[in-house]
Amino acid sequence: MEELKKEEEKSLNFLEEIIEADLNSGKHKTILTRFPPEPNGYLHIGHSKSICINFGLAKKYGGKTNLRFDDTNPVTEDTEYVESIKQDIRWLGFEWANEFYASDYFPQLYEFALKLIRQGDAYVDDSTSEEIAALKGTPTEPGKNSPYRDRTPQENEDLFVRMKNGEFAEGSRTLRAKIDMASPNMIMRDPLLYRIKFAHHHRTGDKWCIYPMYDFAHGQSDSIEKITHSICTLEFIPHRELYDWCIEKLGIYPSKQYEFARLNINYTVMSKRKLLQLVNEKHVSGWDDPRMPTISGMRRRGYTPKAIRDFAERIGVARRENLIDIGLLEFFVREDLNKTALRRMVVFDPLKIVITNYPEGQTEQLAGENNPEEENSGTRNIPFSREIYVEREDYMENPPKKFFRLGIGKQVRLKHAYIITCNEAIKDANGNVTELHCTYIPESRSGSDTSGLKVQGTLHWVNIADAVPVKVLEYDRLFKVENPASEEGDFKDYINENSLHVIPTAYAEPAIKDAKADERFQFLRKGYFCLDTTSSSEKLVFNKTVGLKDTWAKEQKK
RNA sequence: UGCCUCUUGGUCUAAUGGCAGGACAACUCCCUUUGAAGGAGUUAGUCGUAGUUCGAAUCUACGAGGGGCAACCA
Repeated sequence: MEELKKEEEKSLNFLEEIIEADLNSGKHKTILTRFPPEPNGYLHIGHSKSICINFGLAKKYGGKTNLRFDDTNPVTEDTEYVESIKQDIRWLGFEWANEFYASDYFPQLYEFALKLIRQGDAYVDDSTSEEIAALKGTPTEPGKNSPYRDRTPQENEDLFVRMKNGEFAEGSRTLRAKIDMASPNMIMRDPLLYRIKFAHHHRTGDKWCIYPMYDFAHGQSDSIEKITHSICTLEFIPHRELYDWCIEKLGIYPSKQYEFARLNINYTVMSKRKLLQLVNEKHVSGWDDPRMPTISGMRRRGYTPKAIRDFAERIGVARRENLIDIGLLEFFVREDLNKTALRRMVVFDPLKIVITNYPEGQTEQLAGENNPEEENSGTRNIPFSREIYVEREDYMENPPKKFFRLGIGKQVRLKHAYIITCNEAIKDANGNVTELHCTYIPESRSGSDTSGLKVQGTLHWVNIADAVPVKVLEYDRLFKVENPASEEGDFKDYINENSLHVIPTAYAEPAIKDAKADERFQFLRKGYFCLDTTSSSEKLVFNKTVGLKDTWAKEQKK
């Protein structure tokens, strides 16, 4: 046992191995990571993997993590996104050491550019974007030098200063690194460092009309902050050569970049561009639509930070492409909610039961535990009387063998109440069952059952007289295929148009009236629910977070 | 017909030249006043070929397959 535990502790992911090696060799005394979102959209579950890795690693090894907004493209970025990103990170349970912005470094980055120019490592190119693309070559053919490549450092500096001063039109000139147009790595074929944009920046306003590209901002920002381990996703592997090139030419602190495989989850999409499309084209109600894989969407739906953190921990960190089953995330949501959610009974599709031997006009208060998993969670009162609702699907006229619910002559327990016997089904002119007549066993009351009866089924129910009508929103996967991004054609062709199911009126036990926005509920035999942001005291609205595991539904499919 | 990168049960992920293990899923059984939760168990894997080695998931070579790279995006 002891050995087994040791064995588990020894198992490190590749980033932990690198960090432990760096710490053991004395390369670093402590580590500093960073989470570098671009404020051009809301964070999604993929980002939460990155957040858990960056903050988690720092926490594990006694280091720190900076939050740095990668705000080098004023056209797409906005302060609204900055605020949502900060809220989401805190909600996940992490706190950053410093809040920085790449735009804080614009003056320094500008000096870095001048240094490269003076060293002969960068030049101003007057080519149009089409001309640059044409000379770039292809993955299998080398590119060709730009006709402006051999300008003198003096000429380049003069031109670059004038670019900064706004003397040239947007798009008319760029600053490029002078590396190698024949490099097998396309990124190294004289990459663009700066472009002219007369756009308003969310922080620097109109101060700058040149903006650094990602490759000339990110690594240097890491270096300025003395980030020890700069962790990013696989698509930046080819950029690492340029990352190192810039640091070397500039002679600045050598931050190191390491790459891991981004998170993919089936039946959804995981790119801000695609999520933005879903929002803009009204396929969803917004970034925080409960069907969205955004952190704000999952929060609204009722997912918990712990569930997401446990999920991130369990999926691990590696360099293999992956497509994780959404069921795994749901497992962690259930696991957390099972321990914390308050139990309530709610009937979605009511069928009236008259308990014919229960005195008319009598009501008794039964006690129901708030959470059987939590000793000190207390109880709530549940009224019981002659007329109640049960779930329509819990009655069958011709039940199959293993149907442990209601049918003529069958007995079931009403949760927290009595065992009843179903005697008669009342039908309307069309043959639809309108109500059931049952009798109860007085000595079978929950907690003081002396009937000696054993029943196989237990049903949830509500007392009709004080049932509270509530609205319930149920969600299904947003897409009909496992990996919409990899399908032929537009990913939007695969949207599941039945992903939202509205139950305008469900009937809840009276205790539901005390529901608070931050509380999580388990509606017995239904699933986990929480109040939606659109809920009001006049009309309670619940989101279904995730259903309970349903062995019966599985049995029926066979 | 370039360069980079990856390949372990259905899905993720361990193994660091020495017994292929865990989680989810699936299945069976037990338990049950939630067909939930819980408990016990079962099924199932190293992309291929050759080599190195006493011994290869791990090292080497070749091959196959997946992903990425030609935005004044990050």
